[in-house]
Amino acid sequence: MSAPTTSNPSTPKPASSKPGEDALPFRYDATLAGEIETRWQKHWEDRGTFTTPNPGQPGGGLDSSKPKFYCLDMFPYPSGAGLHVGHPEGYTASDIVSRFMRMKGHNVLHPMGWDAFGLPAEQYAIQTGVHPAVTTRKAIDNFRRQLKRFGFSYDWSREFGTIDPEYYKWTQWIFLRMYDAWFDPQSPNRMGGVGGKGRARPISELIAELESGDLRVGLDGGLVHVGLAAANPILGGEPVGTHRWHELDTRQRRAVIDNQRLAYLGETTVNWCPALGTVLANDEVIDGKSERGGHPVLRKPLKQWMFRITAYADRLLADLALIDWPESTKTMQAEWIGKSEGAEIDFPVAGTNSEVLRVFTTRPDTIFGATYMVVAPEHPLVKMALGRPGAAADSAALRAYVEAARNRSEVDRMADAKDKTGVFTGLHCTNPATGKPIPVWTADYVLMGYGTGAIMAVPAHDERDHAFALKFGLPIVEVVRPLDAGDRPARLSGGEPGTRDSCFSGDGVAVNSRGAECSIDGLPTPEAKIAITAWLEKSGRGTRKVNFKLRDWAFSRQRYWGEPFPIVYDAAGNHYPVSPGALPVELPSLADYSPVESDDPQPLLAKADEWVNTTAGEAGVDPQVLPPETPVRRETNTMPGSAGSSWYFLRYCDARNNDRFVSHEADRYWMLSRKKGAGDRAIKGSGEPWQAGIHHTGGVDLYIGGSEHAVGHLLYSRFWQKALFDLGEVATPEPFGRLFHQGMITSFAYQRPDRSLVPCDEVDEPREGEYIERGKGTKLTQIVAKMSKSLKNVVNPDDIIAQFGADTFRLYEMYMGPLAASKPWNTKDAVGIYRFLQRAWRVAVDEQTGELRLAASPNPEVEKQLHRTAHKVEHDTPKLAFNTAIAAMIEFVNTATASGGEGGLTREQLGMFTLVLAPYAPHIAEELWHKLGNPASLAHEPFPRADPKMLVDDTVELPVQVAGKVKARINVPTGAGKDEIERVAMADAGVQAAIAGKAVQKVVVVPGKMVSIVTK
RNA sequence: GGGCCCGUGGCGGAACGGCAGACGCAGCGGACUUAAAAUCCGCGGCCGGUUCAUCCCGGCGUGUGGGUUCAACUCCCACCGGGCCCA
Repeated sequence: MSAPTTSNPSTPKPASSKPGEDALPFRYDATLAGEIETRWQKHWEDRGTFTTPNPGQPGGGLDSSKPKFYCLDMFPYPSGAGLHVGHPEGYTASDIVSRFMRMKGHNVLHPMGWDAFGLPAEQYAIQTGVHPAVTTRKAIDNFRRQLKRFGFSYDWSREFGTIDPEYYKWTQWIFLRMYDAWFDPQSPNRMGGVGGKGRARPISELIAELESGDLRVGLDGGLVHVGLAAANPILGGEPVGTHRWHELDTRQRRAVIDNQRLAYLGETTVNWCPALGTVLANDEVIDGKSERGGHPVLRKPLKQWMFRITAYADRLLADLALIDWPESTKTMQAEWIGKSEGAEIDFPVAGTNSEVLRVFTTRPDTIFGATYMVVAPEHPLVKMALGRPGAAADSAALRAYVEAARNRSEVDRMADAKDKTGVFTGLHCTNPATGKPIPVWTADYVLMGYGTGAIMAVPAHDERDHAFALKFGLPIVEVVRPLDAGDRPARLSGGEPGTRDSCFSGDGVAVNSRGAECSIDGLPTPEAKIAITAWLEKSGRGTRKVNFKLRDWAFSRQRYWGEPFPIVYDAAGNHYPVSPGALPVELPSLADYSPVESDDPQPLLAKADEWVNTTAGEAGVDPQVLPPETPVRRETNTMPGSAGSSWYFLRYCDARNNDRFVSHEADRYWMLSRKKGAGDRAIKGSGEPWQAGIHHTGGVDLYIGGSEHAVGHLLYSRFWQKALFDLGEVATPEPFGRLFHQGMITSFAYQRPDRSLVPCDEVDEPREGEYIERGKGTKLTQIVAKMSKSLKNVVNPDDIIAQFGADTFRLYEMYMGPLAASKPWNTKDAVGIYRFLQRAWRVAVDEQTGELRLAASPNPEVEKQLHRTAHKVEHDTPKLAFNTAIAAMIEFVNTATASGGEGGLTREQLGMFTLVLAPYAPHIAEELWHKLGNPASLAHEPFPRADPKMLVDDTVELPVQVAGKVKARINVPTGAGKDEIERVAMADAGVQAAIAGKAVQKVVVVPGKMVSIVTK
């Protein structure tokens, strides 16, 4: 264990380590740090220091008297480029907390694995023919190697990747569970209170209810609850126009059931790029062309697997109140769910028997101002209009408009909202409130996917309707008057004299709202809404309706590198599940991965002919469901990346289980915890079921990851968790109890005066703080930007570790600032931490001999600060306030260094400090702990308790303010009362001088803080 | 356009009603050294006064302008600038 005399050329050394330093063979430099670190990493791995047993595991090992702590990092996608410095930020934070909680006596679950299906490996396969699994395994190996070099205390025995068949077997199993479930909006769930109604139930129970007659089938194929229909006075106690289950044939029954599944086959519109042979995401399409290559993109309808996440909209919204997440993220989810309350209203279509145009509006109170209707170009009414053009309609223009709108994405259509386009359909509706006919237009700013795909336009009180009415000369009628407007009618534009440019969309008082059947004139907006909705419901023209912006989750991808669906189709196109016992359905190999050019969307897997065309028996379909010899076609879509990442946190609890996706016992132990004050802290793997009020809603105790997953991953995981909870598969209704987003690690970049950016390696710094472009002499401004290849400001963690060691890296990244803040990486700042660790080492170890150097007796000043440091670190660590905890440790080492002599610390003091430092810089801490003569790792040593007596001084210095300015400082005994403090303050010479000649009006004494003297 | 978050030395940041700038980087001075590196000690918001220098004294300072308070970086209102999300 001596420093090499020549430096390894492949290992950059810090400027401090130059040849000739072998005079100090035990100096803490990058080489020694690296040696210590890799040695301890091997020690932990060999001894299984961080392998955490499960309750009831053969061989035991889990001390079930301890409370549990589940500390999770967001699932990384192992890219070929390896880690960048952003990854270890969150991982270091979670590692510090994990190590800390272990020392605080918890059983800690701290796992790591790989979100490994995805496009990059597939793209690489298309170019090179290398199987994506090969590329992905290589990337995983590299990621694992890099992560291990940081000394993170993961339980690697629980590692898995989403691409492992043993894992995706269960991803497919969960899909089947959802396929075999429906959402019963009437059934109470286990939450109680708000969101206490509605839950997933097995399809078998749906069939039972249909057979019993409790549920019937409505005209639209939906379910009608007999009990509820009876309560509806309009229907008069007998559900009208419904079918009983036994009246339906097999085909109809299948349609009813398939229409209720949580995982169902639905038709959605996709961006199909024929030239690339692939479906593109919305952000990959720019102006109707593919982002890559600029090929034309068509909007095509496609049958895809969908998840009925919308059924859970209310619960996903309500339960946000029960979890400890950043408010900003909760807000984003709430907005994404987008609950709005209003009414659905039927407008009779003129010239038809009973056709109605159904609209959703949040402002039913403005119905008297609805002067025209707008439907989405895809709306069925448009098709009808094209079938029988009215006198006023130009059907050629209508046809052209619909055709043009079809190939525009929703994003485009919403973005162009300012420049309104539209065409009159030739149809009219009757406004049910006024009884007057109003024209029906079509415009692409109305989306088929939202509400009913149709709106009643109220141009006086909606900005977009107003703009549309102005452009096309449609009438504008004021029906809501602002409260401060008095009796004056608003001056409205659209042909009226006294044009004004804006409309009023706020709450006010209803005006001009008097009809034959109903009048709401004079009612304030909230009451007007209630009154008009009551009238609509009573007259059968509409219903109160809650609408959500949230869409069902499209789950099919036309790619190769994803989980295959456990689904086959018969010749008639009916779908059947592969039986759970036949899972996993493994991905077949392809001869080549290049997509087929085609005008019709065609998943890549369709190329695997032999795999696709098989028999029910071969595919593993239950013979009771389909005879084994039946020819079937496998589903050729694959699951999206979000499939594997929506439940991985459950698998970690029991990663090697071959019988279940997670055992009930392991799930209950790691995911279920009692609230404070609800009895026993420890859950001993008992059969205790989750109960609102007693248990925490969420399972993972601390989840750290970036805010970019605020809606996607975090919402999908919550949905799966809730569905599995309803079905009795998991113990908790929420997956993540406490969530924390680390900030982004940015980097400095350099900008020309015209704001264009210059790569970092083309910048010179002739003087401190002055930057010029090399060769050109252009003056540059230093800015902070995301790390990116093009700016050449990417920092590779491997390089930093080679230069300083992993402990320095960990500490520096935590010391940069608050974990939640984004902050710029600055390698030259890292030497501060490097020097701190060197001082800490030097205060304890003789750099010449490697022996401990210890003080014989404690220095009182050092002893006091040691306890204060332990106290500070103990309190800052759970708050993730690592930067201040580290600052306290630096201060302590500085004090110990300054106390000088032969070793600044006694054996006991060094032991205590070593344990305080351990969660942050575990390698150097283990080495010191070992040198102190401890045979075992410190990973499970108790975290030091600060002596409370050491945290208070005998006397405190208090500032004394006169007229708001500090004029003196006084020393008083720590426990001194207000009177005593005031006496001492007033007796102080400096205070007397400051108040001389002034009248003292008031003296404010805050014991322990300060004294404030108010003068006149 | 709406919502949320953030503006503190040359830089990263600390304090979050109670002595603004902890700690670190960069900088300056000193010790050690033939010298340098490393290390150790000290200085360190800005302006001014005083002094060989230290000490000391005065004024101004947390994006801008108001307000609440004995006391505001911290709480409230408006504005300016930056970021994120939704339109």
